[in-house]
Amino acid sequence: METVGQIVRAKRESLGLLLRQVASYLDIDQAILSKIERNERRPSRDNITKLAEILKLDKEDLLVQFISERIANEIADEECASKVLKAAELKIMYIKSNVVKNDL
Amino acid sequence: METVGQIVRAKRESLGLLLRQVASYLDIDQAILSKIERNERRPSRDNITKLAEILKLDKEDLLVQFISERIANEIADEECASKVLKAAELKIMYIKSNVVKNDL
DNA sequence: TTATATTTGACGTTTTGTGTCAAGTTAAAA
DNA sequence: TTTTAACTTGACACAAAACGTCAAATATAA
Repeated sequence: METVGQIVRAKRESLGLLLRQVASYLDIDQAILSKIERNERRPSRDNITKLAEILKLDKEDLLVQFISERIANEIADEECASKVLKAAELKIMYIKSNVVKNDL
Repeated sequence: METVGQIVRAKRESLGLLLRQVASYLDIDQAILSKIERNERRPSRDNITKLAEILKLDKEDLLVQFISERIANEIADEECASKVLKAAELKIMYIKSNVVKNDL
């Protein structure tokens, strides 16, 4: 299973771009990008957006990868991880239905 | 849909316990407990454990409520929240299967 | 060897999480 | 209505985590 870091590195290399070039586009130090690609640092939301742009990746896909990776790491070591996901799904449905109501 | 705070407050009152008493058991100031019950503050992991003990609530249930509440709040405003949950589930299965392998 | 690309670690700043304390509010009993 | 007990609120403190810079170390390749 590919991490965001692995996806980014693979695509960057396949496009023949250097860390320096991509990092400059993201407006961060190349050290950070190096760490992001090796999963030592988490990208920011803005990093994700810009990475999708410059690497011609689908922005939503990359975002989903990114957020789900974060959540998975947060709860993977919980006994009750799968119960948590189911409960979270219900809560989200509940929250969204309220937003709609309140928007009327 | 009941929040952890609401669950705690309801159970504490039904047991006739004061903020002061429960807070002392948790080893925190009653101001924090007051805020936890009104969702102004998140309980720590230790708070959850002790709350389950003193309020005679099921510890795992309360923990699931707590973690799923956090996750739901994190991603409820994302367009792609449901994609994120599905992806997270896959990643968690993958992580857990690796843990097993590495434990052999 | 020289040059270029990447990695690493020491460091500093900002944000977040967890808590205290004391003053303010509310509501019921005296 | 005054007093008292329970709860709420906001200012503050502190430690841990997140986020970034920079320069030196290490690869990699001409």
